[in-house]
Amino acid sequence: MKLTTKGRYAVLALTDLALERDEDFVKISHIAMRQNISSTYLEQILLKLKKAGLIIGVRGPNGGYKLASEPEKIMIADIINIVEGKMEAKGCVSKSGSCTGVSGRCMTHDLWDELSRHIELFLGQISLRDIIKGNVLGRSSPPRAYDY
Amino acid sequence: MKLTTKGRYAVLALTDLALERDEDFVKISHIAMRQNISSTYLEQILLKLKKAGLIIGVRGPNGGYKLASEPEKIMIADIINIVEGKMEAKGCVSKSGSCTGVSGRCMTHDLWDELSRHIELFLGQISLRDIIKGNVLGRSSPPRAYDY
DNA sequence: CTGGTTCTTGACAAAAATACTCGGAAAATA
DNA sequence: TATTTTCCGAGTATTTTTGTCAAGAACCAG
Repeated sequence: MKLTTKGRYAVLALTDLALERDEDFVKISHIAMRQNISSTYLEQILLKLKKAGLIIGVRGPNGGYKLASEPEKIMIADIINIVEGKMEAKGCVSKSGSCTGVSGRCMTHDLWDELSRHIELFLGQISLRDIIKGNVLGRSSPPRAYDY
Repeated sequence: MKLTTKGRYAVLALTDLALERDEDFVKISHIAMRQNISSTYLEQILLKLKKAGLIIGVRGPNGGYKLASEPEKIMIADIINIVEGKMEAKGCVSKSGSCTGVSGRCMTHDLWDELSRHIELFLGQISLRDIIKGNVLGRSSPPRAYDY
Protein backbone atom coordinates (compact mmCIF):
# COMPACT_ATOMS: atom_id res chain seq x y z
CA MET A 1 0.00 0.00 0.00
CA LYS A 2 1.16 3.47 -0.76
CA LEU A 3 1.01 6.16 1.88
CA THR A 4 2.41 9.58 1.07
CA THR A 5 1.75 13.08 2.30
CA LYS A 6 -1.13 13.20 -0.12
CA GLY A 7 -2.99 10.56 1.81
CA ARG A 8 -2.10 12.07 5.14
CA TYR A 9 -3.14 15.54 4.05
CA ALA A 10 -6.41 14.13 2.80
CA VAL A 11 -7.24 12.48 6.09
CA LEU A 12 -6.13 15.56 7.96
CA ALA A 13 -8.28 17.85 5.83
CA LEU A 14 -11.37 15.68 6.13
CA THR A 15 -10.85 15.44 9.86
CA ASP A 16 -10.80 19.21 9.89
CA LEU A 17 -14.05 19.27 7.92
CA ALA A 18 -15.59 16.78 10.31
CA LEU A 19 -14.81 19.09 13.20
CA GLU A 20 -16.14 22.23 11.53
CA ARG A 21 -19.45 20.78 10.57
CA ASP A 22 -21.42 23.69 12.00
CA GLU A 23 -19.99 26.04 9.40
CA ASP A 24 -21.81 25.52 6.14
CA PHE A 25 -18.79 25.48 3.89
CA VAL A 26 -15.16 25.57 4.82
CA LYS A 27 -12.63 27.27 2.57
CA ILE A 28 -9.48 25.56 1.36
CA SER A 29 -7.40 28.40 2.69
CA HIS A 30 -8.78 27.94 6.17
CA ILE A 31 -8.04 24.25 6.27
CA ALA A 32 -4.62 24.86 4.81
CA MET A 33 -3.82 27.43 7.44
CA ARG A 34 -5.14 25.39 10.33
CA GLN A 35 -3.34 22.24 9.28
CA ASN A 36 -0.30 24.01 7.92
CA ILE A 37 -0.53 22.59 4.40
CA SER A 38 0.19 24.31 1.11
CA SER A 39 -3.22 25.49 -0.02
CA THR A 40 -2.55 25.07 -3.73
CA TYR A 41 -1.48 21.51 -3.09
CA LEU A 42 -4.50 20.86 -0.95
CA GLU A 43 -6.66 22.07 -3.82
CA GLN A 44 -5.81 19.10 -6.02
CA ILE A 45 -6.38 16.70 -3.19
CA LEU A 46 -9.80 18.04 -2.28
CA LEU A 47 -10.73 18.09 -5.92
CA LYS A 48 -10.18 14.35 -6.18
CA LEU A 49 -12.21 13.76 -3.07
CA LYS A 50 -14.98 15.87 -4.49
CA LYS A 51 -14.99 14.03 -7.81
CA ALA A 52 -15.25 10.79 -5.88
CA GLY A 53 -18.26 12.15 -4.04
CA LEU A 54 -16.82 12.20 -0.54
CA ILE A 55 -17.16 15.93 -0.18
CA ILE A 56 -19.26 18.69 -1.73
CA GLY A 57 -17.71 21.81 -3.18
CA VAL A 58 -19.32 25.15 -3.87
CA ARG A 59 -17.70 28.09 -5.64
CA GLY A 60 -17.90 31.77 -5.11
CA PRO A 61 -18.03 33.85 -1.94
CA ASN A 62 -19.21 31.86 1.08
CA GLY A 63 -18.23 28.78 -0.90
CA GLY A 64 -15.95 26.02 0.18
CA TYR A 65 -16.17 22.37 1.04
CA LYS A 66 -18.20 20.19 3.32
CA LEU A 67 -18.54 16.49 3.99
CA ALA A 68 -21.02 14.69 1.78
CA SER A 69 -22.08 12.35 4.58
CA GLU A 70 -21.78 11.70 8.29
CA PRO A 71 -18.27 11.34 9.70
CA GLU A 72 -19.04 7.81 10.88
CA LYS A 73 -19.78 6.76 7.32
CA ILE A 74 -16.50 7.94 5.86
CA MET A 75 -13.77 5.36 6.26
CA ILE A 76 -10.07 6.08 6.13
CA ALA A 77 -9.47 3.36 3.56
CA ASP A 78 -11.84 5.14 1.17
CA ILE A 79 -10.00 8.40 1.54
CA ILE A 80 -6.59 6.88 0.96
CA ASN A 81 -7.74 4.82 -1.98
CA ILE A 82 -9.13 7.86 -3.74
CA VAL A 83 -6.18 10.12 -3.22
CA GLU A 84 -3.33 7.71 -3.80
CA GLY A 85 -4.38 5.69 -6.83
CA LYS A 86 -5.80 2.24 -6.10
CA MET A 87 -3.76 0.11 -3.73
CA GLU A 88 -1.33 -1.90 -5.84
CA ALA A 89 -2.15 -5.10 -4.07
CA LYS A 90 0.48 -7.39 -5.51
CA GLY A 91 3.83 -5.80 -4.88
CA CYS A 92 5.42 -8.44 -7.04
CA VAL A 93 4.15 -7.35 -10.41
CA SER A 94 6.92 -5.92 -12.50
CA LYS A 95 6.43 -3.59 -15.43
CA SER A 96 6.14 -6.55 -17.74
CA GLY A 97 3.08 -7.60 -15.84
CA SER A 98 3.83 -10.89 -14.11
CA CYS A 99 6.02 -11.90 -11.21
CA THR A 100 9.74 -11.72 -11.71
CA GLY A 101 10.97 -15.05 -10.38
CA VAL A 102 11.81 -18.02 -12.55
CA SER A 103 8.49 -19.55 -11.74
CA GLY A 104 5.53 -17.64 -13.09
CA ARG A 105 4.29 -16.72 -9.64
CA CYS A 106 6.88 -15.49 -7.19
CA MET A 107 7.01 -17.05 -3.79
CA THR A 108 6.33 -13.87 -1.90
CA HIS A 109 3.25 -13.06 -3.93
CA ASP A 110 0.83 -14.23 -1.26
CA LEU A 111 2.64 -12.26 1.39
CA TRP A 112 2.23 -8.85 -0.22
CA ASP A 113 -1.25 -9.75 -1.24
CA GLU A 114 -2.20 -10.59 2.30
CA LEU A 115 -0.45 -7.52 3.66
CA SER A 116 -2.52 -5.29 1.43
CA ARG A 117 -5.68 -7.01 2.51
CA HIS A 118 -4.63 -6.63 6.11
CA ILE A 119 -4.03 -2.90 5.84
CA GLU A 120 -7.19 -2.29 3.88
CA LEU A 121 -9.18 -4.21 6.45
CA PHE A 122 -7.72 -2.11 9.21
CA LEU A 123 -8.25 1.27 7.61
CA GLY A 124 -11.65 0.22 6.33
CA GLN A 125 -12.81 -0.18 9.90
CA ILE A 126 -11.86 3.28 11.10
CA SER A 127 -14.06 6.28 10.38
CA LEU A 128 -13.54 10.00 10.60
CA ARG A 129 -15.69 9.93 13.68
CA ASP A 130 -13.31 7.51 15.35
CA ILE A 131 -10.51 9.94 14.72
CA ILE A 132 -12.19 13.02 16.13
CA LYS A 133 -13.40 10.98 19.11
CA GLY A 134 -9.98 9.51 19.68
CA ASN A 135 -11.19 5.92 19.32
CA VAL A 136 -8.18 4.68 17.46
CA LEU A 137 -5.55 3.53 19.90
CA GLY A 138 -5.39 -0.12 20.82
CA ARG A 139 -7.22 -1.48 17.82
CA SER A 140 -4.40 -3.58 16.49
CA SER A 141 -4.77 -7.29 16.95
CA PRO A 142 -2.28 -10.00 16.08
CA PRO A 143 -2.96 -12.02 12.93
CA ARG A 144 -4.73 -15.32 13.17
CA ALA A 145 -2.38 -18.23 13.69
CA TYR A 146 -2.14 -20.70 10.89
CA ASP A 147 -4.37 -23.72 11.41
CA TYR A 148 -2.49 -26.98 11.14
CA MET B 1 5.50 2.16 6.55
CA LYS B 2 7.82 2.16 3.62
CA LEU B 3 7.86 -0.75 1.23
CA THR B 4 9.98 -0.52 -1.90
CA THR B 5 11.63 -3.07 -4.16
CA LYS B 6 14.49 -3.11 -1.71
CA GLY B 7 12.32 -4.70 0.93
CA ARG B 8 10.70 -7.05 -1.53
CA TYR B 9 14.03 -8.10 -2.99
CA ALA B 10 15.31 -8.73 0.52
CA VAL B 11 12.44 -11.02 1.39
CA LEU B 12 12.71 -12.71 -1.96
CA ALA B 13 16.43 -13.30 -1.57
CA LEU B 14 16.11 -14.68 1.94
CA THR B 15 13.30 -16.92 0.82
CA ASP B 16 15.65 -18.19 -1.84
CA LEU B 17 18.31 -18.82 0.79
CA ALA B 18 15.79 -20.62 2.95
CA LEU B 19 15.02 -22.96 0.08
CA GLU B 20 18.63 -23.67 -0.80
CA ARG B 21 19.71 -24.56 2.69
CA ASP B 22 21.38 -27.78 1.60
CA GLU B 23 24.00 -25.87 -0.36
CA ASP B 24 26.56 -24.54 2.08
CA PHE B 25 26.80 -21.06 0.66
CA VAL B 26 24.76 -19.48 -2.07
CA LYS B 27 26.35 -16.93 -4.39
CA ILE B 28 24.78 -13.54 -4.99
CA SER B 29 24.86 -14.13 -8.71
CA HIS B 30 22.82 -17.30 -8.35
CA ILE B 31 20.13 -15.63 -6.28
CA ALA B 32 20.08 -12.70 -8.63
CA MET B 33 19.64 -14.96 -11.63
CA ARG B 34 16.97 -17.14 -10.08
CA GLN B 35 14.94 -14.20 -8.81
CA ASN B 36 15.70 -11.94 -11.73
CA ILE B 37 17.24 -9.13 -9.71
CA SER B 38 20.21 -6.93 -10.55
CA SER B 39 23.10 -8.65 -8.80
CA THR B 40 24.99 -5.46 -8.03
CA TYR B 41 21.90 -4.02 -6.43
CA LEU B 42 21.29 -7.18 -4.49
CA GLU B 43 24.81 -6.89 -3.15
CA GLN B 44 24.00 -3.78 -1.14
CA ILE B 45 20.87 -5.32 0.22
CA LEU B 46 22.50 -8.54 1.37
CA LEU B 47 25.28 -6.53 2.90
CA LYS B 48 22.86 -4.77 5.21
CA LEU B 49 21.29 -8.04 6.18
CA LYS B 50 24.68 -9.47 6.93
CA LYS B 51 25.72 -6.53 9.09
CA ALA B 52 22.49 -6.95 11.01
CA GLY B 53 23.39 -10.57 11.60
CA LEU B 54 20.53 -12.16 9.70
CA ILE B 55 22.79 -13.90 7.23
CA ILE B 56 26.42 -15.03 7.12
CA GLY B 57 28.72 -14.14 4.25
CA VAL B 58 31.91 -15.95 3.26
CA ARG B 59 34.39 -14.83 0.61
CA GLY B 60 36.53 -16.67 -1.80
CA PRO B 61 35.74 -19.56 -4.12
CA ASN B 62 32.81 -21.61 -2.86
CA GLY B 63 31.85 -18.54 -0.84
CA GLY B 64 28.48 -16.87 -0.70
CA TYR B 65 25.68 -16.33 1.79
CA LYS B 66 23.60 -18.45 4.06
CA LEU B 67 20.98 -17.87 6.70
CA ALA B 68 22.30 -17.23 10.19
CA SER B 69 19.41 -19.08 11.81
CA GLU B 70 16.42 -21.31 11.14
CA PRO B 71 13.82 -20.01 8.67
CA GLU B 72 11.14 -20.13 11.34
CA LYS B 73 13.12 -17.70 13.47
CA ILE B 74 13.50 -15.03 10.83
CA MET B 75 10.50 -12.75 10.71
CA ILE B 76 9.52 -10.60 7.75
CA ALA B 77 9.28 -7.50 9.91
CA ASP B 78 12.94 -7.87 10.84
CA ILE B 79 13.98 -8.10 7.23
CA ILE B 80 12.02 -5.06 6.15
CA ASN B 81 13.13 -3.00 9.10
CA ILE B 82 16.77 -3.64 8.34
CA VAL B 83 16.62 -2.98 4.65
CA GLU B 84 14.31 0.03 4.55
CA GLY B 85 15.46 2.19 7.44
CA LYS B 86 13.38 1.89 10.61
CA MET B 87 9.64 2.21 10.12
CA GLU B 88 8.84 5.88 10.48
CA ALA B 89 6.02 5.16 12.85
CA LYS B 90 4.46 8.59 13.12
CA GLY B 91 3.64 9.68 9.60
CA CYS B 92 2.84 13.10 10.96
CA VAL B 93 6.32 14.23 11.86
CA SER B 94 7.55 16.89 9.54
CA LYS B 95 11.20 17.72 8.99
CA SER B 96 11.04 20.19 11.83
CA GLY B 97 10.26 17.33 14.14
CA SER B 98 6.78 17.81 15.47
CA CYS B 99 3.29 17.52 14.03
CA THR B 100 2.22 20.15 11.54
CA GLY B 101 -1.20 21.17 12.80
CA VAL B 102 -1.87 24.20 14.93
CA SER B 103 -1.97 22.06 18.00
CA GLY B 104 1.32 20.46 18.91
CA ARG B 105 0.00 17.00 18.24
CA CYS B 106 -1.98 16.51 15.07
CA MET B 107 -5.29 14.76 15.25
CA THR B 108 -4.32 11.93 12.99
CA HIS B 109 -1.20 11.15 14.97
CA ASP B 110 -2.74 8.17 16.74
CA LEU B 111 -4.02 6.79 13.47
CA TRP B 112 -0.64 6.50 11.76
CA ASP B 113 0.88 5.35 14.96
CA GLU B 114 -1.62 2.56 15.26
CA LEU B 115 -1.32 1.67 11.60
CA SER B 116 2.40 1.20 11.96
CA ARG B 117 1.92 -0.98 14.99
CA HIS B 118 -0.67 -2.97 13.10
CA ILE B 119 1.61 -3.64 10.16
CA GLU B 120 4.58 -4.45 12.31
CA LEU B 121 2.49 -6.86 14.32
CA PHE B 122 1.39 -8.57 11.15
CA LEU B 123 4.78 -8.91 9.55
CA GLY B 124 6.36 -9.77 12.87
CA GLN B 125 4.22 -12.87 13.01
CA ILE B 126 5.20 -14.29 9.65
CA SER B 127 8.47 -16.15 9.22
CA LEU B 128 10.46 -17.24 6.22
CA ARG B 129 9.26 -20.75 6.92
CA ASP B 130 5.67 -19.60 6.59
CA ILE B 131 6.48 -18.26 3.17
CA ILE B 132 8.17 -21.34 1.81
CA LYS B 133 5.40 -23.49 3.28
CA GLY B 134 2.69 -21.26 1.88
CA ASN B 135 1.16 -20.56 5.28
CA VAL B 136 0.38 -16.93 4.61
CA LEU B 137 -3.03 -16.64 3.03
CA GLY B 138 -6.01 -15.93 5.24
CA ARG B 139 -4.12 -14.55 8.19
CA SER B 140 -5.73 -11.13 8.15
CA SER B 141 -8.23 -10.47 10.86
CA PRO B 142 -10.38 -7.39 11.36
CA PRO B 143 -9.26 -4.95 14.05
CA ARG B 144 -10.76 -5.12 17.48
CA ALA B 145 -13.86 -3.01 17.83
CA TYR B 146 -13.62 -0.06 20.12
CA ASP B 147 -14.96 -0.82 23.59
CA TYR B 148 -17.56 1.67 24.72
C1' DC C 1 52.46 -17.57 -3.16
C1' DT C 2 49.64 -16.65 -6.96
C1' DG C 3 45.48 -16.09 -9.38
C1' DG C 4 40.80 -16.11 -9.40
C1' DT C 5 36.58 -15.58 -6.88
C1' DT C 6 33.81 -13.24 -3.87
C1' DC C 7 32.47 -9.91 -0.68
C1' DT C 8 33.09 -4.76 0.80
C1' DT C 9 32.75 0.05 0.32
C1' DG C 10 31.61 4.29 -1.38
C1' DA C 11 30.74 7.44 -4.96
C1' DC C 12 27.96 8.44 -8.63
C1' DA C 13 23.91 8.73 -12.08
C1' DA C 14 19.60 7.78 -14.47
C1' DA C 15 14.83 7.42 -13.74
C1' DA C 16 10.71 7.66 -11.36
C1' DA C 17 7.79 9.44 -7.95
C1' DT C 18 6.53 13.07 -4.99
C1' DA C 19 5.42 17.52 -3.72
C1' DC C 20 4.40 21.28 -4.96
C1' DT C 21 3.47 25.95 -8.20
C1' DC C 22 1.17 28.65 -11.64
C1' DG C 23 -2.14 30.77 -14.80
C1' DG C 24 -6.36 31.01 -16.07
C1' DA C 25 -11.47 29.63 -16.48
C1' DA C 26 -16.04 29.01 -14.36
C1' DA C 27 -19.40 29.92 -10.98
C1' DA C 28 -21.62 32.32 -7.27
C1' DT C 29 -22.52 36.37 -4.61
C1' DA C 30 -23.42 41.09 -4.05
C1' DT D 1 -19.66 44.03 -13.12
C1' DA D 2 -16.27 43.02 -9.56
C1' DT D 3 -14.80 39.96 -6.15
C1' DT D 4 -14.31 35.64 -4.18
C1' DT D 5 -13.81 31.07 -4.38
C1' DT D 6 -13.58 26.53 -6.46
C1' DC D 7 -12.20 24.08 -10.73
C1' DC D 8 -8.75 22.40 -14.08
C1' DG D 9 -4.60 21.39 -16.75
C1' DA D 10 -0.06 21.81 -17.18
C1' DG D 11 4.47 22.55 -15.66
C1' DT D 12 8.49 22.38 -12.40
C1' DA D 13 11.55 21.38 -8.53
C1' DT D 14 12.95 18.27 -5.13
C1' DT D 15 13.57 13.88 -3.25
C1' DT D 16 13.66 9.00 -3.36
C1' DT D 17 14.39 4.94 -5.65
C1' DT D 18 17.00 2.02 -8.30
C1' DG D 19 20.43 0.99 -9.83
C1' DT D 20 25.85 1.18 -11.95
C1' DC D 21 30.76 1.40 -11.53
C1' DA D 22 35.36 0.96 -9.95
C1' DA D 23 38.74 0.03 -6.71
C1' DG D 24 39.96 -2.68 -2.73
C1' DA D 25 40.25 -6.37 0.73
C1' DA D 26 39.63 -11.01 2.25
C1' DC D 27 39.68 -15.60 1.11
C1' DC D 28 40.50 -20.19 -0.95
C1' DA D 29 42.40 -23.66 -4.17
C1' DG D 30 46.14 -25.32 -6.33
